[in-house]
Amino acid sequence: MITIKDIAKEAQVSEGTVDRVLHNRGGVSKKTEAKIKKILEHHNFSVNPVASALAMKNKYVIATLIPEHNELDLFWQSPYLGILKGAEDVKSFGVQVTNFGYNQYDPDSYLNTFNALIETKPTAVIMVPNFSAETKKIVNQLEALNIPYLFVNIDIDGFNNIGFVGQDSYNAGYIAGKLMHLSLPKPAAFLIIQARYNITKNNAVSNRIKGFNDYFVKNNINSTTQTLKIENLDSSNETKEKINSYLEKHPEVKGVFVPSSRIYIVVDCMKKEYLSQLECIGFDNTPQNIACLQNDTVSFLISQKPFDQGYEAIRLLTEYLLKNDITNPKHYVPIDILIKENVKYNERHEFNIVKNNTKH
Amino acid sequence: MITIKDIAKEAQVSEGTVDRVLHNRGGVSKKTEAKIKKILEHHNFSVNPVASALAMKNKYVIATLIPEHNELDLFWQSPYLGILKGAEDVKSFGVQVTNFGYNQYDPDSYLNTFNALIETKPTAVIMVPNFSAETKKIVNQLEALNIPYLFVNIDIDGFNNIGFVGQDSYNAGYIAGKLMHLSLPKPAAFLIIQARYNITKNNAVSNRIKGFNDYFVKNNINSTTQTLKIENLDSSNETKEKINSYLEKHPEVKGVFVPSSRIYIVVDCMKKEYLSQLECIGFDNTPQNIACLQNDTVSFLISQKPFDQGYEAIRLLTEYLLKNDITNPKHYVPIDILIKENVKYNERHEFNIVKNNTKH
DNA sequence: TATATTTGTGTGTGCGTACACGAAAATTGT
DNA sequence: ACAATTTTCGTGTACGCACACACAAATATA
Repeated sequence: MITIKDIAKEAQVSEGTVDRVLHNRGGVSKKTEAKIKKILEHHNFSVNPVASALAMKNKYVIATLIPEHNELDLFWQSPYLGILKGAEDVKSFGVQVTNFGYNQYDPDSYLNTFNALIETKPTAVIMVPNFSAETKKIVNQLEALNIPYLFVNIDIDGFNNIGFVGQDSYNAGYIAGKLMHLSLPKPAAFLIIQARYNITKNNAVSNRIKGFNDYFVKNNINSTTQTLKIENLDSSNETKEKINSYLEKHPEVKGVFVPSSRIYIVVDCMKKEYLSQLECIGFDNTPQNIACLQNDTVSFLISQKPFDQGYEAIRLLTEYLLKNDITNPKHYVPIDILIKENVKYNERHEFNIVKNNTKH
Repeated sequence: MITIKDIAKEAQVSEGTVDRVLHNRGGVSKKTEAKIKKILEHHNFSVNPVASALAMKNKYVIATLIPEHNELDLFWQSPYLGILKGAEDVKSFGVQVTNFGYNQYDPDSYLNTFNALIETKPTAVIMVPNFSAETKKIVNQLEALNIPYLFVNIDIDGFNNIGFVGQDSYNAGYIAGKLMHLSLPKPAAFLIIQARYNITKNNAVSNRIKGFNDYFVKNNINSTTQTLKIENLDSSNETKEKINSYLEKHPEVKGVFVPSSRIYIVVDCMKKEYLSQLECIGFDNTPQNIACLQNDTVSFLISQKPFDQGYEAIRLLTEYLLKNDITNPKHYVPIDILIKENVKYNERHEFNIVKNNTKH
């Protein structure tokens, strides 16, 4: 492996001078710069990232701003774990990660948490831009401070974010439509059950719904979709009542699509008699949802690889910090189709981290 | 971040002594060893892999022994690219990778290539164990030389391999059966078209077939499967004749399952009239197969994530070399269900590497 | 000639590794 | 019992490679 020392020798300059050229730090005459660059090119030189990382020790701090998770909403645990794993991996490259969690239903929490975050003066930020107005405020501050930021999970336009890591929600919904049709080829009505009303305009949930509907429209399929909006999608009697009475009134409904990670709640609310007759499709590989796959109450889950989203966000941003350049700013995670039989092979990483953390 | 120096100071010994304890290099009294270990434990210390790699510089050589790829058999290109990408990633950790390709249909080529490989005195070997008898010979040599080896893609028992990276073929076949049944719920006959006769007993292909058949048996489904074996599964007139005449004789066949990456050839061989009426399911996301998904001649592909297999093999073996320990010896890759709509989000990594390689 | 500017050099630092060597303890011989 | 020798145990330090700062030399400007 060729080193800076080699290059310096060949160019008959000192190592320091080569380093200056490599990092455009100035103070080098055009002539020597050209000479050195030519030699670098010729040897196809690239710095040894390991030595580089060692020398730069502890230069960067990435702060993350993502929704917090709890027992009811386990989804956000996965990105968090992915972030932890990523943090572990980049730690020795001089990148530190600190995490800030906000209440995903509360814009104030979002802003307040950000204020705490910005106090710590991070080098870069990874965030889930949940509310557009507040996001605008946040982004303004970041840009004033010249702090690069990366969006995760929710893709909204009109910002100068470094990149995006997440799923193409529209296509994911489209695929859900296809799977629904595949399971129920005969004309039928499908019910979309939607939790809380959209918070961001360009929300993942609404894009999934659009994709789902579009599948039937674009393929001229004689099935229809209807939507049921429920304010608090929990296992309360109120929700049960709403869902079951709706199903009773609409016997034409043969399939249920829940464009969020809450399908397990819907399934839990439905009366047995409906459950056994309906095809259910939902999103996200949370433990509760996986249990529904296992006991055959849900036929398909679409995974948006939440763990990978967290992990890749760290990886991508670290790449940006180290190389000052990003190869592929939009990182779309795969749209995984999960069924009972393949779910156990999916995202195994999640389980390793726990072990690694407690281990010496 | 806590360093060896810190530990040494706390234990009132020198750094060298701590290092000896860390690597069990002996020459340390039980008492001091215990003291140091306790402190290590207490601080949850782990060596900085970056500094470690820098200090060890160029200690390891991984040799890979995998089937070579060509235009007709593009499948093996992906693991190869995954290996290249992995090699790039671990290069700066002092791990070098050299690749050896053999003709997957020729046991002699397998052995001869191995002989060339072993001449280079590698530290460890990644191999695709294609022929059992020859594999036994190879493994004997490796074990005599105390060279650790990792199996990729084909999992055979009875060897002391460090681990395995690949897919659970049986379950993948089982899932293929489920998808077939989902597409054609009514009782029907399904044709399995098999290329060259099994080379290894515990072949991936035969496990997939077993899984496919078992799906129908275990779920008491009134469909049947039949098998057509073709010696050379290429686009020759001979193959076309065989396939089409078989389909003519067996109009009850409604679906075709090809448990290898050659479904595109089968599709190419079939007459239009059959093609439009048949449900086709195959394996592997090769460019040709993906084209078949796109033009709707194939409804499902199951990907065994070949790129990831190569990449993970390098990662896993590097972990073993650096830590002398492996967290999870059996690394099963996900069983990805590919359809027209989600194929483009799958395994994007493959495209990046090309750019990275030519880049300075 | 004095002063500012450009261009280049030398070196300590980050952290772990492993070797050469020194000190202390244990064993042997007489 | 005491010196001589071996064994055990531990220290000190020169690498590996890139980075960046303090400083020096060379050149340009006043």
